[in-house]
This record gives sequence, C-alpha cells and structure tokens, in this order.
Amino acid sequence: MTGPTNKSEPHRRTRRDHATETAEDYVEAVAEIITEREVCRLVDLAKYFAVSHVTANRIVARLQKEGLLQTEPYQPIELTPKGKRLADRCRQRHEIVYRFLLSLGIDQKTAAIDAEGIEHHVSPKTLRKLEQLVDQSG
Amino acid sequence: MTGPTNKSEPHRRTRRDHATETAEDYVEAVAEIITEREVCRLVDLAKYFAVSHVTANRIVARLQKEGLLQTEPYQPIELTPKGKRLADRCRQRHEIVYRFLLSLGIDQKTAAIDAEGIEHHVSPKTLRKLEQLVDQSG
DNA sequence: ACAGAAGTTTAGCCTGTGCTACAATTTTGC
DNA sequence: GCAAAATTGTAGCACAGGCTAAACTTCTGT
Repeated sequence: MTGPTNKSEPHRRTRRDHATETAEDYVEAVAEIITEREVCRLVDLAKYFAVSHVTANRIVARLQKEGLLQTEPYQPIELTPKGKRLADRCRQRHEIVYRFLLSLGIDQKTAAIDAEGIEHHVSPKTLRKLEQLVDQSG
Repeated sequence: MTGPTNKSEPHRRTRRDHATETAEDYVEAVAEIITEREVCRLVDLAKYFAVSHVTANRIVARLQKEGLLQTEPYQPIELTPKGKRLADRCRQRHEIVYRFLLSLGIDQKTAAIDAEGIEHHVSPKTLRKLEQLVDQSG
C-alpha cells in the first residue's frame, strides 16, 4: 500500500541529516538576528532556540569549526561567507514552504510551526514544485 | 519577511520531537515488516534503517521500556497495543503526505523520500487539510 | 548430533545536544 | 573607578544514537 518504491532507500537519505538541520537552523537564526538587532550574541541564540547558553555555545563552536560561523571569545557571532550562503538558501526555502502552506489555507501560526519542521526535508525537486504552485496561486 | 508570528515559539515545538521521530519510524517499520514477513527480527530492522544491528537493538530496548515494543531475548519483535496504535496513526499520516506529494506531480521516488522526512512534522491541522486536498484531486 | 552459519547480546568507544554549577570577562550604573 | 549585572566560558554530568569487536544463543544442514 504505502510505497511502490524501494523501502530501504528513503531512510538512508532521511536518517540523520539531523546533523545538518541544526547547522541550518543556527545560520538562519544568526542571519535573522543580525538583520533585526545589528549583532548576534550568544544569549540571543539561547533565547531563540530556548536552550541554555551553554548548549548554544557548544553548537556555535562546532559550526565555527565547520566554517559556517565566526566569533572571538566574548564577541558577537557572525556568518562566514559560506554560512551566509547557506543562510540565504535556507531562508528562501523556508519562505517557499511557509507561503505554500498559507496558500493551502493553513493559518499563519500553524504554517509557521510546520514550516520549521518541514523545511529541512524538502528536496530541491519538490521545492521547485512548491514554488511554482505558490507563484500561481498568488 | 519570514514569519509574522512569534519567533521563539515555533522552535520550542520543533526542537527535538527527534526523540519521538525515532519511535515513530521504528513502530512503523516493525508493523510493515510484520505485515510482509510474518515476524520482525532485529536484522530486518537493521537492514531497513541501514544501521548496525547493535544500534537497532538499543533502540528496540528503549522502545520496549517505553511500552511500544515487546520482545524476549533472541525472540522476534512485536508491537504492544500502544505501539500498534502509534504505528497505525503513522502509517495513515505517511500515506496522506505521500499521496499529497504525488498529487502535486512529484515523481514517486522523490515523493517517497520527502514523505519520510516530512511526515513527522505535519501538524494534525495541516494533515486534515492535505487529506481534503488529496481526496478532491483524485 | 553437532559444526558452522545466522542472529543476538554485551562491552566499550565516539559525537551531538541537553543540563547545572561555577569561573571569568565585559558592560553598566552610580 | 569600581561594584554589580550581564554575558560568556569551562567542568562535568546525562541520554540518544552511531560504530566495532567479541561472546553468546539459536537455527540449519549433513
């Protein structure tokens, strides 16, 4: 009933892009916070994700090691060029998913919540389709 | 641009239902495997998720502790009533998301992959909407 | 029936993300 | 200018989920 296609294959893809999801969420958040308040501090991220500053700190450290974020001790957090590119892509994708959900008649609050969860799992192919449909519908 | 709604709230919801995602994936898999091959063994799950049998074993143990799965040492894995109910709900939700993606004109393979990732993040409200739309379109 | 194959468990390691408690630094307000 | 507040960093814990290696149990075939 469920899938006509191979069963094991989808999971290999799905299963734990979780690693990258956090990265995507954080660069997106940093970009957003910088846009809104000029600089992004650790506390801002901690509040944004409702985690302790310690957790935020460790994730920032990891993403710095991965070349997405840049910061100095006790200094604000910035995006590297690579991080900026990723953030832009994520924002666009997020935007498309969110607007698509709205176009289905989902209320704003629900659409915002669902878009957060869904965005990381939409393939480029599906994303293009959603974009088309959003453009058509308004 | 992005969200008209509160920024911190979506994340509190999104951030780590990851715990439950694994549970959902596993009960769904167990149900599917039992349907197809009568019994579900550890190796079946390990292959299904493309992880080592050791990893599968530990997750099964956790889900048994949580009352979703039932098994005895060296014996097949079964669903508890609670696990069965969860599996059924997940299968239905999965089905709806998958068929919805197909109805958008996404190819089967892509739809299968994306449905895997997306299903856990679709709220009941959005799910009902998708169901309506699938029913209408075919 | 019993050896080898298949399947399962256990031990022990790693990484990521969560926390509290406490130390250090920077900012702020008198 | 200096104490208090805010912010950031560090130490050390927990748990989930990833692994390999090795031991143990069950199944299979001759």
